[in-house]
Amino acid sequence: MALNRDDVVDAAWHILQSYGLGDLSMRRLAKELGVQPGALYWHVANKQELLAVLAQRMVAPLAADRGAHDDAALRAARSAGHDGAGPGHSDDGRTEPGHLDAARVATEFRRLVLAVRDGAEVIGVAHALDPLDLPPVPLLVAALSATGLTQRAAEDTALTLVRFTLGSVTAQQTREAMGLPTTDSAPRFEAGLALILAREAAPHERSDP
Amino acid sequence: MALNRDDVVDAAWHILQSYGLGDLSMRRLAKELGVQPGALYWHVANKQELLAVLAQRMVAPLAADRGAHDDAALRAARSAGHDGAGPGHSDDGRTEPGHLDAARVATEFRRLVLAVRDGAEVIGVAHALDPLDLPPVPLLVAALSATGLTQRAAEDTALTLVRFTLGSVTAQQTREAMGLPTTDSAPRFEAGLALILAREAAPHERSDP
DNA sequence: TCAATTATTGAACGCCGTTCAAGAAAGTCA
DNA sequence: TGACTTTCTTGAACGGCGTTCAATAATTGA
Repeated sequence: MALNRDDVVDAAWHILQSYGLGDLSMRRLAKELGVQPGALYWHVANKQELLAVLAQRMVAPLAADRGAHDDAALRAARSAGHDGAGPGHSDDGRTEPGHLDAARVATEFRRLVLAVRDGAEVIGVAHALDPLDLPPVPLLVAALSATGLTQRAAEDTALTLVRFTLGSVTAQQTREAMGLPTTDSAPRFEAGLALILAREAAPHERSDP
Repeated sequence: MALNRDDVVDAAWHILQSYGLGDLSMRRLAKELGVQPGALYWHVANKQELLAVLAQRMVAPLAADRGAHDDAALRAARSAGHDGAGPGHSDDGRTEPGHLDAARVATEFRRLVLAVRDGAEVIGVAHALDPLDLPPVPLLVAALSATGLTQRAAEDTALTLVRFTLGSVTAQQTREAMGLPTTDSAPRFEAGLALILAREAAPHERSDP
């Protein structure tokens, strides 16, 4: 009943999630769909384009979308109850409800990328192509600008956050791909966040290492 | 006259430098050496090991080596005259001669990785395998400890620096590999450095042992 | 000189992304 | 219904890849 571009992307997404980038080959994807490899090229220009679509899908929950669906990940990034041990961003009254907190956005970004095998590698390419437009950068810039930073400073901080996060997740996923144990990753990530966002944090010094 | 492990590594290094990771295949390497592909496996266990050696070679100038050769890159990382517009680390008298400045080490690290095509990708794997021991981490930890940070805080800061740097260089080299122009990369890197090292620059905020 | 060690070959295995002529299905309109 | 067009799929090939391994060559040491 005729393959569809979405079928291809969905199957690719499934392979990526379940088996990682190493197993996501056009041939394997074709097999999964019960089709010859060549058929895929009717729906998708090449593998790179396919990966770009997957990257988008991965961070879609953090897109600063004009159409306001109220999806779970964005909600998690907003200033509702903060369940995880946050990087020094306890509610001190300065954060109004609905406000997007940079630390929370970065944490949510990390969570999304970490949830997909080799996610950092996939996102990395997309980020390189368009550093300032790929989610979560616009969201971060907005959040940081709202704290009084200039546009340039907000961009610098947002890019620093994203690149640090990608660097961290890449390291962790590389280890995971080799079957090595992961130690300490969340606290080290939060420590990095705290360093980068020290300026945004409350003037009274927080209680971190 | 019988190939040698160093010949293999040298040739691989040359291909990496000149043509990038995409062109560094065992077959191509064999051709360069006038030998059949299988021959390489006498000198090197597999491609991964070869890349690990290349990674080491890349950052060797920043190894915190016991044997004190006085190589150029390490000298550049020491507190001699600072030609580039440094990220908020002007000499304020607090840095004694011979002292290793974290910002300078990070800048030198970036320079070394950036100088090799796809260097970030190669180093990334090595860093993932052994986050705290790969140069320049020990050097950074030493430099940061010397400013009064606890071991843990020094490690956190060093890892943040390294991961941010790898994230930045990865983004830039990914663009370069696609033939896209690179804009702004040095200033954005220095801005990130400044954010991460803000604490070192402002000693009054430092309240730990 | 002859055996042991060291190094290389040649061929194969099973993958990979991508292209393209030829053909099959599905849709359109008379 | 049939004819015609557009949409999609096949099958086969091209040129690559990392890696293995028996057989063989070159070198070394006694």
